[in-house]
Amino acid sequence: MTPCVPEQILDHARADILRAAATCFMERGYTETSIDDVAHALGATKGRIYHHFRSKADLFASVFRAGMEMNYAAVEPYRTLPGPAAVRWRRMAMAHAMQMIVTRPFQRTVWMGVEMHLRGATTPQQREVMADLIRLRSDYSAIFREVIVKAREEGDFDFGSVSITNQLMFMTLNSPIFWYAPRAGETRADLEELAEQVVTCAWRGLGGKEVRGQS
Amino acid sequence: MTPCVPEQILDHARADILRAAATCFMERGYTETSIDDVAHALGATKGRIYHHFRSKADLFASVFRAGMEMNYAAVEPYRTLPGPAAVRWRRMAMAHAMQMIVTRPFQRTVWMGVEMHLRGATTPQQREVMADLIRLRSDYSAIFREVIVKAREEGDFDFGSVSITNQLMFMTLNSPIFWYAPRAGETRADLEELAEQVVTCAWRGLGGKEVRGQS
DNA sequence: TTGACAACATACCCAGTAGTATGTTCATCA
DNA sequence: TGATGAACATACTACTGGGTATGTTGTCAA
Repeated sequence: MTPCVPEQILDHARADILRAAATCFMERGYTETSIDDVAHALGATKGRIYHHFRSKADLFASVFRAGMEMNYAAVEPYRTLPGPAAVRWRRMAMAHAMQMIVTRPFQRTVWMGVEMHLRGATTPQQREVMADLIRLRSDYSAIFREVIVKAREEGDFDFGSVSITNQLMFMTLNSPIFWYAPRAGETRADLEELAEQVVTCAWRGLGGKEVRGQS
Repeated sequence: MTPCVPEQILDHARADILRAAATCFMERGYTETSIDDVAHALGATKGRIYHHFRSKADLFASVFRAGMEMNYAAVEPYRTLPGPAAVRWRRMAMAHAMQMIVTRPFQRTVWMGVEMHLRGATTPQQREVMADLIRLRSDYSAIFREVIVKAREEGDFDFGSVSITNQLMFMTLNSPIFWYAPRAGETRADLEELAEQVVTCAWRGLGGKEVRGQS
């Protein structure tokens, strides 16, 4: 029998590191973040991190993946909602925008990952891993793309190029990762109001009809 | 008499370096770009760069400043246009969006600079210089802010929070610096059509009325 | 109680890079 | 024509940071 493998504990140990790493990556960027920085944020040393992750690139990729998986999980409940695609889109967009605010360190890391991949700033074997992650993100993007196309067919949206529109839409929905700053004593409702503004702006960009007070 | 100072030539030498640096910064990011990289892109060595710029940070700041000055110059002709603010906004937004496409390396460097400043990833004395550049950008942002507020007063725009809306608007207008990729045989008209789509999306986000075929 | 192994900490190596100190070349001017 | 300085190139230093090799400690199973 293998000597007791407390999977929960191990996952917990990894999750702690991931959170610290995500924060460091957000605050300092990838290259500017040293493994020692992440370790320091944990009150630990390099050894702890290299025990759970093979390299800095691996750590980064794990943060990326975790961020994307959280997005999938947040949107999943609304994907199969019956009714107009435009309404479905609004729920999904709202969930997405909230994700950008609540899990900001992870989402900024995802963003950095995309930028780095576009720049090809990785070694060949890392590019394979990254390509996988980028696919994960593309698939996620495709989910929204399908919905806005459907909504256009149903006459609720009105826009030109699908690919450009999808880019612009995500740009708006993702934007909180850049300008949102947590305030003391902020409630969930405050955040939802913020997200609401963002979603409304994106909705308009898609050529959605003006409506008031829809959640 | 000072020994012949051919200002044109010197500016030209600096401009060459700035262009190369902007491209390198865009393709690899700030930290990933070594001075040797920039030199190599010029078919030269470090000496050439350190002769014209005191440090890597100084080079970066110069690229940033050049980018912002180009933006000011592009928008300037439309700032004092008579007539509705909404129309004025459209011209300015169009000029801005075109700038994002045409001077992309510089604009991405500007973006990186803002991110770095928000992260505080600079030394104290560099922060002073950077603070100046950030001010330059804030002032530029304020120009647009005034126009959209005016247009709202005139009843042509309709939006909630000014600061958030301005953020979202710039997010959309700036977005080509992330996803635009030059194509072979692309004409000026092609680029303007791209910019047009971006501006229209931003226009809608601002609550502008639907109109067809305005330049 | 003892081996074995997970989960770290410590100490060290080495590649890459910002910055500098020192040539070298060539045009200009007294 | 020689001196001077701009405009670079070359050679070198010092330091940062990723990665590794090795030590240490506590825990669990036999």
